[in-house]
Amino acid sequence: MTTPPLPLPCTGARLRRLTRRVTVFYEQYLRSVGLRLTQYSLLAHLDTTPQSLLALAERLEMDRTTLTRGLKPLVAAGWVVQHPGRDARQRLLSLTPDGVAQRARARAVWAQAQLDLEAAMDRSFVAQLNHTLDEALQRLKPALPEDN
Amino acid sequence: MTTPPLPLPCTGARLRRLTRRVTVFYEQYLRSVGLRLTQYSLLAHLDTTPQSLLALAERLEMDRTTLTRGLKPLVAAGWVVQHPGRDARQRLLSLTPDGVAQRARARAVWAQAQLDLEAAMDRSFVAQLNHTLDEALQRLKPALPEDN
DNA sequence: GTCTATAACGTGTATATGCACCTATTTGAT
DNA sequence: ATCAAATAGGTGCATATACACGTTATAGAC
Repeated sequence: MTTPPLPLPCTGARLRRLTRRVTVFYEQYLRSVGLRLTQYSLLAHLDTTPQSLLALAERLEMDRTTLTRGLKPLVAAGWVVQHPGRDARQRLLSLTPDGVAQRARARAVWAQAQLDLEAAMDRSFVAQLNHTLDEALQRLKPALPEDN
Repeated sequence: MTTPPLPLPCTGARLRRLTRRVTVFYEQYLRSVGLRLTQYSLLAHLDTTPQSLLALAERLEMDRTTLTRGLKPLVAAGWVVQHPGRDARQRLLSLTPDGVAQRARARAVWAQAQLDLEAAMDRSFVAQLNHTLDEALQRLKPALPEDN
């Protein structure tokens, strides 16, 4: 009774579909530390060294405003703090000691998820997938709107 | 003391990152017909022949509840209608005449976006990317929770 | 030193996503 | 025919995502 998924000519739909499923896969693991995949990604890119919102957004290639909201649960959990910088417009972000501990816990769980993903999909295939995704992003960049 | 936050070899983060950017690319075009990429995908998978929510969810490999909400704007716009089926539990979905017309308009715009994407990233590379994404999904499926 | 253009953020709005939980209907065993 | 199990679907909740618009503060021109 299950209709096989249609072969999509749309690269965007393909990406969204795979991303949905892969996210579900990782989050099966990350649930044990109370994190979503994006939240883990934020923690992994934060440190005790303060860093501005915009700088973080650029490193993650995420929209600034997505970050503003995505950080809220992490701040509420006491893992991240925001302080004003010399430039009073900036909100410098850094990990608290609890945040460092949570990042360490999360890293271990993430590592197991990544290992299991590579076991399920074949290690060399995942390496090739990673490379293809990076290459795609590089090729796409010139066609994207300037992120001002 | 603190580990420098280097980009991690996380396949999930890579996928989410590329998906974000590719979605932005497509939606630059789809804005002209008032559609998001996911909404276009829904329209493209609907027809005048009625189809149950669950059947559509399986074809798109989307969560059932995501679809419930994603269809609302399309229904509100008068492009999609829901009728009860012989099985009174089902909500059969089909396109209205306006929906068929909108789908046609959207297809033309999408096709231009896809062409431009292939021009920007190289046609053969996009073909390889599409294949890799499909292959990844196939390999991942056995490791995913049963979608009951 | 003032004034304005720019830069760094936040908020409002609309959709996207999936899990937990709930309701209504149908099926299947007795 | 009856009732429990299974099925189709919805709702509450918590993020994820990005664009338009507004606010505050710094920087550059004069």
